[in-house]
Amino acid sequence: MQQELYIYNSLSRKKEVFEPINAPHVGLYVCGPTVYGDPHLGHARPAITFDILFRYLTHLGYKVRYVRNITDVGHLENDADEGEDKIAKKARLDQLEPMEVVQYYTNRYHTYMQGLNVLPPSIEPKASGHIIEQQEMIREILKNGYAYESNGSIYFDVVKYNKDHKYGELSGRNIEDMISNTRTLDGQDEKQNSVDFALWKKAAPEHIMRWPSEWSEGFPGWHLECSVMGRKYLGEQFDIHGGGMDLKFPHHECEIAQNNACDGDMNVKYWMHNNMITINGQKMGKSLGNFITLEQFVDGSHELLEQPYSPMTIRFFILQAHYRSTVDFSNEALQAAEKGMQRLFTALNTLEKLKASDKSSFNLSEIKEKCYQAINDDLNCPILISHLFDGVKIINSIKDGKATISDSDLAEMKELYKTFVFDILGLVSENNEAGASGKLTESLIDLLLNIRQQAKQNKDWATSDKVRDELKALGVIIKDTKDGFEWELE
RNA sequence: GGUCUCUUAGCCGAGUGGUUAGGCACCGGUCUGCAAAACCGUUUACGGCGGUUCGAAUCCGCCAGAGACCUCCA
Repeated sequence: MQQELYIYNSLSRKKEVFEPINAPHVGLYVCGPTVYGDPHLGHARPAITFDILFRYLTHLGYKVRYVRNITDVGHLENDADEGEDKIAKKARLDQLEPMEVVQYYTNRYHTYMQGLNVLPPSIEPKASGHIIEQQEMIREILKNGYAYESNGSIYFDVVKYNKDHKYGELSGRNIEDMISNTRTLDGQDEKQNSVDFALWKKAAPEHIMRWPSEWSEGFPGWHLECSVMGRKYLGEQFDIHGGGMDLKFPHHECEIAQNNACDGDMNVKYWMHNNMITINGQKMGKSLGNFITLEQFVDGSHELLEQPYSPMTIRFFILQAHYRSTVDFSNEALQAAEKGMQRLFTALNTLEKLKASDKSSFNLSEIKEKCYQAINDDLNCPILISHLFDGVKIINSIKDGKATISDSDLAEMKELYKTFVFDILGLVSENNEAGASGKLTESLIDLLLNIRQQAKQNKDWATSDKVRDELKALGVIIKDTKDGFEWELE
């Protein structure tokens, strides 16, 4: 099926038809985590958003090279008294090697992304592994006259750049406003203009992470790594660059400027930005006390959480909001998502057991068409999910004998749900994992429930209720049905 | 202060110039020895005030409120 995918391009502020530069190949770059802290809820949003994009493009038959970087150097910390590399600062506090910190949190990130069923990217480059390339790009920018040296550091000359190119196009800013509005920050006196930003920063004596260069012992500036790694792995022109909305300015704006200031013709065709998450209507922030790590979410240990929430609940919940809207986390909303997802999975089990009739009493191709329309409309997963729920209603009606499905439609419907629920939305049923506690356990539970069934037939309610209550206490949920029982583990 | 976005029923969250989003909760029902689960049905909307229009929750203006970025952050 030929699909026309529309995506919202932050650059044009419009939905545009997605047309790859070199079909069937698609280059996708997404800003990954800074690995100086435990993965939190905020990391889940972009990871899941672009996971959907990656999965859908792959489903459409594109050969996608998905690059998602690991930022392990180069992010200056300006709220502190001195401009110190974040990683280095944390390392000193913990008395660890910087690379030890980086490795630890990278591993943690991977673990939790796997839990969320986020596919690994094709390439996951690290900033620290591309110092040479970053220095090379600085030389190019210097050679082209868009940067200057000051006290061993190299700054990007935004004012000069703005005369030849437009600076601020992505984030809708103009340079005059910015010059009059910028506050006094660290290193300002080294800069010619307040809007200039660092390409290379000379390391202070206490700064542990440092690399030699012809300018000074130091480290690369904030924005350089993405310019460099995007170019290295996806070429001078590539299709999609994604990231959180908070990165639009200055990070992505600076990235564009760096790219344009280089030799060659650098260009990203589509810029995509996911919106942020809030918790009980508030921005998530360390200072606000509502900063929830993924570990806390899964074990329910944060004081704002009434219960643990499984990674799939988080994923499903995030997918029930459109990626360009903010999404608000609250216990009530999460519990609603948890139940809704359960209903979807129950229906998928039902679908597997349905019996076909001569013909269908509903139009399957219409549902299929609607599902594709939804995902094609800038990855509108909430609408997609609503159509899947419409199908749930039909599946249940068929089970109840109030609707019918033909043999071929049944096969197609199974395929449709497999494609959308598992392949594209990337949801996985968690009950199957729980049920994998062993064949023996399964047999034993079945045995007990068969005994209960007999007790019920003998109207021995005392025995049947005892079995039910005690199994329930052990975490086995019993569902009595018309012709017997079903059960699942909590 | 600057730039921008948002405001939808009890909660979350889509969308559209005139026709049911969806999920959860509530309520009613089916099923059941009772219950749970499951399923079916159903109620409550579009921040306020103006304007454009045959018609606006959807377009425009003003007001109020919330948020984002401008400063490390996804």
